[in-house]
Amino acid sequence: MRARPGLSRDAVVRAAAELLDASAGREVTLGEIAARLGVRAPSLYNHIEGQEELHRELALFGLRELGGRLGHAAIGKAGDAALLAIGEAYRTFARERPGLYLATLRAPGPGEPALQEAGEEVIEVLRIVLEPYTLSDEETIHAIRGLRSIAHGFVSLELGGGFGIPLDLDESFRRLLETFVQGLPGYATARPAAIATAAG
Amino acid sequence: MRARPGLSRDAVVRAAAELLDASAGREVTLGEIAARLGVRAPSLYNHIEGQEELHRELALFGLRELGGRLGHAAIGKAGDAALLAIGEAYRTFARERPGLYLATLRAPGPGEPALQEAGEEVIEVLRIVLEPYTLSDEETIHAIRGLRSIAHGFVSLELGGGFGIPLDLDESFRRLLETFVQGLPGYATARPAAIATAAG
DNA sequence: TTGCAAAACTAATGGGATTAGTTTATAGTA
DNA sequence: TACTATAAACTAATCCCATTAGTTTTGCAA
Repeated sequence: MRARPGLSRDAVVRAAAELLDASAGREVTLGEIAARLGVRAPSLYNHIEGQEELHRELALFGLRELGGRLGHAAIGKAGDAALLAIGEAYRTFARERPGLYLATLRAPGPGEPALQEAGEEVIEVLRIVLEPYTLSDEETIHAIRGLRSIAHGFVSLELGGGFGIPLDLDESFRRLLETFVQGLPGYATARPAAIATAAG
Repeated sequence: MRARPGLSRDAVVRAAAELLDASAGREVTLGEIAARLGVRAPSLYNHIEGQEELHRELALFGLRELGGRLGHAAIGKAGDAALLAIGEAYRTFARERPGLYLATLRAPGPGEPALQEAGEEVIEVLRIVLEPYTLSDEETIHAIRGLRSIAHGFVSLELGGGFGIPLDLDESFRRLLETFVQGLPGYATARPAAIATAAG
């Protein structure tokens, strides 16, 4: 009973993401997305319900891509090396797909389980890589928050043009990450040191 | 020769900032700003040239407020204590004035010297507070970038609802800041250690 | 072939930013 | 006190964009 394959939700989302990447943070209109797909704006509504759903789908698409890249970056690595690799992969993703990256920042609502799950997937990669540091559950959460803050903060300022001075950004980021991972054992100091030592 | 005092550019900017703060990251229309000021939307054009200028003025207003707060937080403090106080003041500002804070992130263009200056003012506070760490000029820039990334990244994720788990955010932020300031001496390792030691 | 349902189209609606042109109110002056 | 110049406000109109309504087209399946 199906007819006219034509477009698909996925094609619309991908086109929107590409336009966003190319538009340097500016908004992208439905008309522009439609034009790129060789179609009129109202036709998009056959595949998406509206801007809100489009943004949700973009976030989902971006988070899955990000999660995949972070997981891939940590393959065959452990400890500090894995964390540094993940940090670099995070920044590379944001630089390669700036519009899609910004779309991933949309926090998932209660009625968006797929989005929540995709976000969890990203967090899970971090959790695994943090395991060797033998942090408690709460300490791990603090550490994940720190890692996310560093990575997001740096790339957000970088993409926004917030770093005006012409000094090597790669090194700034690397130093920041290294400072964090070197301080990571400090995240465990909440426990009595004796126990931590005894377990090691 | 002046007539009808009425509104002022400043009043428009302040009204816009208050509405932004209350609107949880949503956009605010000129109609809403006008309504709060008891006026019709086109009347705003007697005081601002349009949205673009409004956003520039918001950024300027916010950056000056932020710079003032950071400077104030560091009065009578030095070293780690000053950095921690500045970090807390940064986050407090973002939480108290979320809409205005987001407006400050607009990077200044070449034709916006006032905005550049206000941004420099913020950076200058950080530069002064980093002085005791005896970093080179370049190392200081890396350190400032790190500090800004941490502060912005954390509050950005916090404001965006990106931290879903109900675990004390204050502690997460404090730990992150402490980890950074503890690692700050490491920013000087580019120089031969002997010289750094001899100077101390 | 032919029918039907999906998908595309045109036309229309509504909201927001902005502009044009008009009216009103006040500060300074006669 | 009355006048006038001018800033500031208003209404009406325009343009762009998202979205909806209603119509036409197209391709698979019977």
